[in-house]
Amino acid sequence: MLDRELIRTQPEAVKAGIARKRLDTSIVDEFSRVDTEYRKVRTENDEARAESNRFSKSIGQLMAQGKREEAEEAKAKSKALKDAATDGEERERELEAALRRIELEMPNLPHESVPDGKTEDENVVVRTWGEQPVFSEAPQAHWDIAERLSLLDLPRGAKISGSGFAVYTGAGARLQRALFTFMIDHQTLRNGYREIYPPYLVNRASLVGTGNLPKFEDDLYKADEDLYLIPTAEVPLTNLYRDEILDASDLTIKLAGYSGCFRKEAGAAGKDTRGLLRIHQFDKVELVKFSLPENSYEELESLTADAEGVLQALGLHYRVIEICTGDIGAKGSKQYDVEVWSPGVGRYLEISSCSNFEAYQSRRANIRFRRAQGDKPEHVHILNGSGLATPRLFSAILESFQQPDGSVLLPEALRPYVGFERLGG
RNA sequence: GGAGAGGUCGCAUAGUGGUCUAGUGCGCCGCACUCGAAAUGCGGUGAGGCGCAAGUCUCCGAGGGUUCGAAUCCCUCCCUCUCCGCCA
Repeated sequence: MLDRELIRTQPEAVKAGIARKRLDTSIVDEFSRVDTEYRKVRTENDEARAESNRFSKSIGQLMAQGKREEAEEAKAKSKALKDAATDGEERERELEAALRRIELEMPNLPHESVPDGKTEDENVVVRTWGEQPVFSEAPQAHWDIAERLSLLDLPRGAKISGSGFAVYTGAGARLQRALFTFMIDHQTLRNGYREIYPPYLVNRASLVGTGNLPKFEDDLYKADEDLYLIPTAEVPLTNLYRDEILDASDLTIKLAGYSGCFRKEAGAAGKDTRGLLRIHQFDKVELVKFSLPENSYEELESLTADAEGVLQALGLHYRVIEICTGDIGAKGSKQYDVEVWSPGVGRYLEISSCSNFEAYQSRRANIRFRRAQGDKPEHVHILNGSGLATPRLFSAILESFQQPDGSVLLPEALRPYVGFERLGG
């Protein structure tokens, strides 16, 4: 959600921002139309209510003074006003709901520093770390390595759940479990995040708060009337402080949570279907920050660095790209993706997406802070990023550290967690 | 799942149809007293909307209803606590 005052006073600037994202700007005009009407009706109704309240209050006093006749008169007047106001109130509720719908649909604006561009082709590589490992023979893809070493059982995953569900087996399961324990330790012990273990099912209000609803209903698994499986721990972590006013001295709040993640991937059917490239259930350590507005861009840089730190600790080559305005999506103000090199697949794969949402989510979720006693509450800036997602980390490790003898030599940092140094061989 | 109790302004409580524009205590802020502090006294102290402002409207878990008027009465739902049943 954007600041209503901003849309009212600078509609052209809002349109310009939406246009940079290559999204439909007509929603701004729609907002103005409904907002103007809403304020008019609201003011009329407020005045009618005020008048009716005045009569109502006088009734009590007149009764106390024993002026029964005058009281009856006031009663009749008040009722007439009330009846007249009923239509207006219905109209008010309709307009309020319409305004809310528009606000929830209106995209966030890109930060001025975000490079302009139409599609992902215009994203900008801002840095790379490490180098592509060199192999004497063509490196195998992780699905081949995993099958050869019995680390994954994809056919049985398809049998028990359907395509896109992975079963990790034996040493593969052990590695998988080691990965998220290692990452949680890294983010909490080294980078100072507070560990959170969240529920996997959340209510609708939480998904509206982060911006997954109403727009992305199709990608969510729904478990019950008002209960959805989380597509990422971002949802429960961000909503931890929904409808709360935080103390400025507690900011920046840094949370790290491990969770399973569930996504229908409705729009991506048939894409990246092999191995662990795109699956319906995966595991991830998510980082969420609640920041003072003036610090949020600094916090985005360090958040991205915290995500990168995991790859550095494991010695995996990666690059960081800055997402251009046309590819950034509706929610973000600025976004970096961290892409790990997957030598077997032969591509850089997104393993973390770090975003600053500014106040877009905090307005939806009503998360505010107070600078000092007596000050008006302001909306916090909220940021998040994966730190990191395990399937692509799992696959990058297999592919990057495969040995000529067919085994996989695990990075030093991981060995205490896994309990052995080599897969296979 | 069943039975009972309960959800009020940061916390604790009062309020069972009409000065409730929600009282009181604690906490917090300001002022006074003081060399300073404590104690004490006085005043203030929620959020949101509309409005240039004066002001006004909404919010007592959520939503609906009765009434001229609801924290208060009725209905539905949510949550918390106690007991029972079931259960990892």
